[in-house]
Amino acid sequence: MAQSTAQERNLRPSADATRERILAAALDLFSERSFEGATTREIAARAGVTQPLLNYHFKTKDELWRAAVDGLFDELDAALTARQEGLRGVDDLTVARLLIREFVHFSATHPQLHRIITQECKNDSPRMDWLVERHIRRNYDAVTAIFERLVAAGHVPNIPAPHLYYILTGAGPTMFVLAPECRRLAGIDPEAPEVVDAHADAVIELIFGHRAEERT
Amino acid sequence: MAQSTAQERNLRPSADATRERILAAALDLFSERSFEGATTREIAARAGVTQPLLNYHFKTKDELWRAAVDGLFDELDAALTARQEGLRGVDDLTVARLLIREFVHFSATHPQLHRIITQECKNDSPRMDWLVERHIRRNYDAVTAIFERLVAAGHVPNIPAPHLYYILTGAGPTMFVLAPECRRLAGIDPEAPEVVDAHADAVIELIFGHRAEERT
DNA sequence: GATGATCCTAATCAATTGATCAGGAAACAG
DNA sequence: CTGTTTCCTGATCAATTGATTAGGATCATC
Repeated sequence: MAQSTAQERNLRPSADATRERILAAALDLFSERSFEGATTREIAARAGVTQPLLNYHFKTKDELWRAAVDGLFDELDAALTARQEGLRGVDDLTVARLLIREFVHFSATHPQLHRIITQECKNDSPRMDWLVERHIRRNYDAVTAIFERLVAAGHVPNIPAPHLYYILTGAGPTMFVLAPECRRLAGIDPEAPEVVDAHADAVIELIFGHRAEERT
Repeated sequence: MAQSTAQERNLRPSADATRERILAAALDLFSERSFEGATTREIAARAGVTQPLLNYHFKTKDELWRAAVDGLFDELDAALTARQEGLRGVDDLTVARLLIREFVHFSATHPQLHRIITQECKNDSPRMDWLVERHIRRNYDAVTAIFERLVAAGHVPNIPAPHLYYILTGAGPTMFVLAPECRRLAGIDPEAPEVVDAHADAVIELIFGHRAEERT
């Protein structure tokens, strides 16, 4: 006979659902307020639970931070991997343009990603060590390898890959990371799909220029 | 008869010298650790004084933050104003290239600037309100006006000025803001003058491309 | 010489923080 | 029906934080 889960039967609250609500609240507050600026009381309130429950699900505040960041990078990896898989057989230049578009879109829908990165990687600390070795290095290696091939093929100006990496890492996400400032200064909503598309267009235009179009 | 100051006569410590040491320590720690992450005890220790002295010179932690940030923007304004004054009569394109170079260099020698901006402008708060209205808006207006003229003259691709502003604000400083990460990932020192020059070259190359050179 | 001002530290405080503990409610297993 | 497990909250704790207070040392002024 088919058996439904406790959650499906609308019985005792599922730990999984509560954990996910806590992780989502944690990610938002850690990225907006910093690790120290986000208190466990505020995270609990945002998740709709009491403060000691955080310690029930995650041993320490630091462990909660790591779990929240793991989930975020898992999502990024899944998005880029899926995109890249779907582009097998496509030429390097087109792939790169589309991956950058995907990256800008992911940055727009997940501004927490670069908020966390810029927050944790500005000074040496255990959290930066963990973040770089567990998540960032893999992306850095992949992105610089792609840029090296593009430079060699003449698709991108002769700029060292590390510089291209940091130019992209800055140019792509900053408008979305600073969305509150952008709304206030420019009076535009960085979350609007047409704004995100325009930004992806602009970043791609500046990195690749009209080179592919010149070839046509 | 010429009278020397107490400080010149090496007598009682000058309040000004102590204030400057406190401001420098505050700027470094606020930008590296966030407002909440930087404790008044750590700032005092870095400045070589005791914690209550911060309250003697600055009424509150928030007032100390504002004074530290004021000093930083004063320095930026002075640098850009002096540079711009020296370029009167030079054509728009050359001025823009040189101002961007100056901006990248300032970002390299003052990574605190964009650490503070990215930290405070990711969510609405009184500190962001103050920062935007007192300092950032003036720069935003000036930079977007320059970009609008450059686009109209065909020197820069037809990209809306707000997008160009955030692309520049991201591409220029990020390598220096994330200097500890960059050392660890890329094995290069973002503070090295040749690295700073290469980065300025790269940013200028991507924004302006070979357009000016094509005209020659 | 007395008094006031300046620059500073040690001690202290109230409030807040992250974590722990006791225990309740409800579902599950036998 | 009883005991166990799970998920959770209220109360509490030690440590930390930003700010306040008392007072010392030294210089300036009268």
